[in-house]
Amino acid sequence: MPPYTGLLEMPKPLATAQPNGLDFFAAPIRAALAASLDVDESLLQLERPRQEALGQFALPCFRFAKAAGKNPAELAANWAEAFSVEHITATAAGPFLNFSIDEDRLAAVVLESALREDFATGNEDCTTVVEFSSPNIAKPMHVGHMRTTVIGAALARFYTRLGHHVIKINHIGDWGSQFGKLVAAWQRWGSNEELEKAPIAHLLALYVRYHEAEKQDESLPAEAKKAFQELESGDDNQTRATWKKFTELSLREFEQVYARFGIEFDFVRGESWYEDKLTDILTWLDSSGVLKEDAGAQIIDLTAEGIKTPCLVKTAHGTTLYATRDIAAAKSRWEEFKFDQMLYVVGAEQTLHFQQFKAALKLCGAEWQEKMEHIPFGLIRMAEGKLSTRAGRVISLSEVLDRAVELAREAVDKKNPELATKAEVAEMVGVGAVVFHDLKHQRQKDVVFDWKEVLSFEGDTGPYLQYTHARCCSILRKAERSEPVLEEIDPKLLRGGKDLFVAVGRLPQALREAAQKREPNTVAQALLKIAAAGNSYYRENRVLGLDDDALTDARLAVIDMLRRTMKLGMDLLGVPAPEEM
RNA sequence: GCGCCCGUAGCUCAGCUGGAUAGAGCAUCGGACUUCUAAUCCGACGGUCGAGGGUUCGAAUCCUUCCGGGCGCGCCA
Repeated sequence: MPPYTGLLEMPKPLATAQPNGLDFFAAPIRAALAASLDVDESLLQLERPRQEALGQFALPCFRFAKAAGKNPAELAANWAEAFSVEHITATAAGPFLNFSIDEDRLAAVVLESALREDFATGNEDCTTVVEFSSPNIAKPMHVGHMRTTVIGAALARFYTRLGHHVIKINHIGDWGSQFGKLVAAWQRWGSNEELEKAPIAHLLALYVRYHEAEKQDESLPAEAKKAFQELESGDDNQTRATWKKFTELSLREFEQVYARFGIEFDFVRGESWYEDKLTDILTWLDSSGVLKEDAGAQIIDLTAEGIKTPCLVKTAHGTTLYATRDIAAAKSRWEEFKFDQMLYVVGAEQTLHFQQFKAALKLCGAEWQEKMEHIPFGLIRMAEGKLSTRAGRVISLSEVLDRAVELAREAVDKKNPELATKAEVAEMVGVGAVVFHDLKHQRQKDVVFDWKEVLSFEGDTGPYLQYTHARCCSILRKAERSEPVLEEIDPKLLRGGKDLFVAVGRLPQALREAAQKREPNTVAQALLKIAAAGNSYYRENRVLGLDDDALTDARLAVIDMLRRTMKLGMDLLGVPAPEEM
């Protein structure tokens, strides 16, 4: 495993985060406008101009013009005339009022704030529970699990950075009638030897075999049902011991994947963890008067909440269901953590399920259900159709990572044959490519899994970000100069980097937006812009080998800012940041 | 049938709590390595934002209908 410790090094937010980056300028602009125009500051939503050349902030004047019965262009012109804030120029462009920050001032402020520990932090003091990843035991994690894992982990880091107390929960699928099937299959065809060798592969084979045999052999479903009932009985029987062994072996395999992603959970709790709470939950539901019997099963009617499909909490043969366990888990977590929000990073195909069990909780008078939010994401599909474990149409997650690392290794061999740490770097580049590919898209959209796309290392990709970071590290390594004193840098020497300063300066805003929308791609896109501006910058502005020490120091500071910002952004996303590649 | 999501350049996608000539990457074509990593940079080509209607000073963005694709709809999870 590579020495990937980036996430652990991430600076903790300070208690009093100050506005930094471009936020530093937004407040005075709004204050000045509000004061001179006598309008409420909340009405002054500063936008981003169409083109960067127009300025860093924009205010469309239409609605003010309408309210005042004036021509918007005239209004903008008047306001531009009256606007006076040091270092900021207001220009009317038709009906728009654009604000441009003096290049030197912008550079100095962004440089200073991006080098501070509290850059892009927050002090939102609240408790956020994030449930994500949640694979099923006895099945390999496939590319479908990648999205919940990678998106959930990124969101958790965002909230941590913004000051939340974050609780990461891996809700392992280790309970349900499917394990009755698995145990039944194990009793018939299981091999201890195979299990030791490759636990999940063997269990998967048993599962697939079960589903094939089930078509011919009618006694099989009964065996499976009996096995699950034995599991739920709570007795320490052979079935339970078998199931426990499956769980442990599976978790051990999952841990390897999480280690590669650099992910740790606060709680790895299977559905079975809530098992002893299920009886109480059913009693609670019953006492709330929401339970109804229907064809032998216990259901909660949700038509009052506008949901036609009822929520099933107990089957006709007495076993609990997914919804029962999710209700139990939610209630248990509420009592344990008193969260301000609980996010479920689960595929969009389960939208109805979440609506159902939230509605069920609401009917029971559990007000706190409003704090629960399903964060859906689009499906990953193969060109041939939906991924299916049963049909064998899956690509395991480790296979994807291995393939990516293999290709990364070829690239490293070719591009940097002298590198001493090729294997480690290849691991980071491969994993980074896969992770970033997932995070750069809007999470709601379905994605068709395309090897060529995922394994691309050029253009808007993870390795592009990594390359930018590595280049900075390389320049700083070769500089052989003591760290410049920030206060001594003449802002004039920072000229030529405005695009970069603007891009970096927008990161705090991007992080806040990403957290609010629960959308990692906002940070991913912002980081791509920073990398692009950075690559142009050091292409145009040579740092080393200059005659001018002051200029070298100034540019070194810029490179250091770029390096740190890239590292911060990549840490937030979970993209490893090698120092050489 | 009902419900949810998606439809932007040849391909993959940004942009979506309405705002100014719709942006990237890939692919194609052209240019840049005697100097800090060419996994890069600079440029060209490329779009009736699925279609119609509506709201609005202004719509890729909001509403609505239709078309196309995906997902879901009680004893699986």
